[in-house]
Amino acid sequence: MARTDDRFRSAYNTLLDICGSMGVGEQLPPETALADRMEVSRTIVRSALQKLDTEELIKWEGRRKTLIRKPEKKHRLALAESAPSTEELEQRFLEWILRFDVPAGTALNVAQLSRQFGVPAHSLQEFLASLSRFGLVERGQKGGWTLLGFTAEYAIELSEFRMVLELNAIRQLLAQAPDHEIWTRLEALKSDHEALKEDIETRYHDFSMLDKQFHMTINSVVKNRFVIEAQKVISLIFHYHYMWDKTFEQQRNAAAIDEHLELLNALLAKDSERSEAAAVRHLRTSKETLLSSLRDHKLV
Amino acid sequence: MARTDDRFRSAYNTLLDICGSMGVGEQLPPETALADRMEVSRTIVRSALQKLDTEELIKWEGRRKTLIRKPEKKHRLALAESAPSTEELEQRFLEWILRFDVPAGTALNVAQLSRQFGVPAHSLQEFLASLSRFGLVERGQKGGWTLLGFTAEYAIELSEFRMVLELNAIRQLLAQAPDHEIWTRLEALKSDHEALKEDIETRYHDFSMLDKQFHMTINSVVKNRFVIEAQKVISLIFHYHYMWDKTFEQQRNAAAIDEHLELLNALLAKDSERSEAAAVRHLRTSKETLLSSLRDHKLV
DNA sequence: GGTTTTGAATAAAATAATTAAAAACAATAT
DNA sequence: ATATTGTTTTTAATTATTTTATTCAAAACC
Repeated sequence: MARTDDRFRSAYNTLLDICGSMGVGEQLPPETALADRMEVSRTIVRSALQKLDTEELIKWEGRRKTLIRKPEKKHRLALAESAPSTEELEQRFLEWILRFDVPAGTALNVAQLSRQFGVPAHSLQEFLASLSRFGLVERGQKGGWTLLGFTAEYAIELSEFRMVLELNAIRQLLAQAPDHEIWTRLEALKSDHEALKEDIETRYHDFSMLDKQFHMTINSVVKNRFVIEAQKVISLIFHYHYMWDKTFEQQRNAAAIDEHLELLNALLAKDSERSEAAAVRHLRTSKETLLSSLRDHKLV
Repeated sequence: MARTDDRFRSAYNTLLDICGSMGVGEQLPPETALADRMEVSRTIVRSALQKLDTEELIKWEGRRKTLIRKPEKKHRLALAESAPSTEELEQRFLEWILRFDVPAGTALNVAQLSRQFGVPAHSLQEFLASLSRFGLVERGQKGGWTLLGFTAEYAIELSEFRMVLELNAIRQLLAQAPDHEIWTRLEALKSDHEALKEDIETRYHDFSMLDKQFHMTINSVVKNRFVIEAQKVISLIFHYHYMWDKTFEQQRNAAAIDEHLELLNALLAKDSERSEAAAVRHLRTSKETLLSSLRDHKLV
């Protein structure tokens, strides 16, 4: 067999639904209409009609497609569950690298990984190709793929890149008009932080989510596809590290909240110098946390 | 047939060379040594030896591989010319988009493009996947690929991204020690610019190369894989536009040289404010040039 | 006669199958 | 005991095959 007929199967099922909503003896719409409605090509419509004909649910003669009897549950075709999306794959892949501390230089086995992640080898290949743009993997000379990161150097460079992008975001943010929605969002973030600070001893786990939201909000003012794409990976990696680095989590998060609040206050006061200083301070802490979590993990 | 035996063929030819440098009756080195020397696996060495044996160039019994007679020209295997590298493919692809002004939203046909560029469909697929990270192409819902850029919006965002990265580079550059090699390189660039300015009326075509060198030098102080990767695409796109936008080329280049010199002088004077201002001015001009060339081209 | 619909042929994309190459392992000769 | 070879297993690149999409001409309907 070559490609799957998932598309045909799901189309056939929706065609059964269409038949079900019609009366016996009625005519089915033309092929083109069905194709448009079901968002598939006419080829699929035709093969589905053929099957309906052989199942004796319709009588198909030329352009006359008459419903003979209503379809029942048994007529439906079973669907294979769809493979994870690219984003899911990305998450799973990065989680695998970070969680199992896969060392730099590891040869990646497309066949095995595709089984592991439950995606066609094809998709994984494409995914690795796209990751190669972030310097996380590389094509080997003798074929195959090699994992380059995740090293301390990678983390440093990622942090620096993050700093460049985020300082730019802050400069752009401060240039927004006073009636821009960003200001109300920052106010909301501020109260969220203050609330969490109150209950830090019990709810310190919630910080991870808040941190992600915080950085996303700040970066949301930058409407640039390159920056957005880069931020996606940055956030993913930093986020995952937060997830499983549990050393001094409470103190670390308490300190981070203060740093966030400092930046939020500076931003709301529209004090650009203080904002930049606060951002630099926080991003440096973040980088150190990332690095130390890497070191700790390497010792395990 | 499955994969090509190019690897075998070229290995066989180098093995012929090795035999040619030996005397008749001598023993060939062990398989592992040959494999190391030729940078292929032992499997290939063994199949090459097998062929040498059947061609009666060597006598192969156990670990005794005796050269019977010297190989001649007729024994060499013809090599298929190798497919273009990823970088070449990237260049050709971008050139194709920019040169033929392929509109945004065009469905890309992998089969046809792979023929056009003389690469396996497979490689093209991978290449498109990697380009998707730069938002230039996208996977279609019904399969296949769609070209998203190259629109004016894309150009604007690319220019802005470039501005962010290049201003960062300038800040880093100014922080370098006085004995860093960058300063002598800047001095050299300055005289190159002055020389070209003298002969601008005859040599204005040479500016394109000098521009590329100029931006590469400035960015070379940033040792960050993400920045480097991004710069590669940026430089490629800007460079190609320079290549075929011939309107007012001479005046434009003359003006750009002055902007470059202004920045170079500010940098060499280690005047950060003047440097940033000069950089912003030049990058804005660059952006306008890119945009106007896009507009002009659209009218053709 | 013109429009809509269908039939059939062609092209392309996704996946399986196939083959080349690499690596791992076991056996043998030095 | 070590170096080298023979054999087997795995992996990756490419072709082949099947499903799906598209195109174009013929036929049916108004």
